[in-house]
Amino acid sequence: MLVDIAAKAKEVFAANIAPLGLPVPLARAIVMLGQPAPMGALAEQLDCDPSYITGLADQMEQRGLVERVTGGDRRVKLLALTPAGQQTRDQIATIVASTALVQAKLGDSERKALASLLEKLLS
Amino acid sequence: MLVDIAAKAKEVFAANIAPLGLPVPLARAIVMLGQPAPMGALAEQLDCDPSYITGLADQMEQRGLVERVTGGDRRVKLLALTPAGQQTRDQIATIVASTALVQAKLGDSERKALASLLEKLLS
DNA sequence: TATTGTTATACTCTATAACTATA
DNA sequence: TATAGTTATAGAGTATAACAATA
Repeated sequence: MLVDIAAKAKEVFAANIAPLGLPVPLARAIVMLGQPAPMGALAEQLDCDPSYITGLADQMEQRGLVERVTGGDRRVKLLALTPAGQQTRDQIATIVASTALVQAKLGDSERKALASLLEKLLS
Repeated sequence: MLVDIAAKAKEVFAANIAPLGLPVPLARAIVMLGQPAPMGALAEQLDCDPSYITGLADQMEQRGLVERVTGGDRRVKLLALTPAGQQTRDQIATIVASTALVQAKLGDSERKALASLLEKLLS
């Protein structure tokens, strides 16, 4: 059931952000980039290989949503949202808040109960 | 969180059935085949395209786990577990019962609460 | 003509290994 | 020598479109 629901949640998410013309993995990355972050850190957050981030970053950059900025350690590249990227991130947040499966099907107290169960599962 | 957990659950599942040498999609299909079922019905249960079932069925057949049997309507092919397939299905059930993430992390009443919330999400 | 399954093909997501630049 | 990111490539999982056999 968990797997089914996650698949459905993903599907709902994909359908709702479709108007933005953004593949799901890119949207997930953008959501993570509330603050500029090294590519390696993003790989950890998304639990994927660093090499995969390179591709995501390329696509986001092409779309003008992020920039690679170099800081003190010149090996490290921070991914920072551009204004367009920020705007996209806000749009995603708005869409999710209003259409997510969990919001649609569950009441407030149920959501809290679910959240605490899920936290326990992740611990 | 739901997506993260489903990913982790899948990972745990894959790791635990690894000794059977069975790819996850095949294991999922076998679990569904408690009773012989038309390929189209299986596609619906797994929420995937019928053409994909052909491939799964081929692999399961090669491994000697299912047979394609023809019934009244000769367009329809039922997938039926062989004795080896039945045995594999039992093994999967045993493994899941003893090692699944949900079993490991949650108590009995918590599982029930989670189940009812998930059902609501699927409705 | 509509339905079931098959074939051939292609796409998305993601990892592995070898590499470059910097530390 | 170790670390951050990149490149090229490969693999799993899955869909689409055109097709054959049967109804």
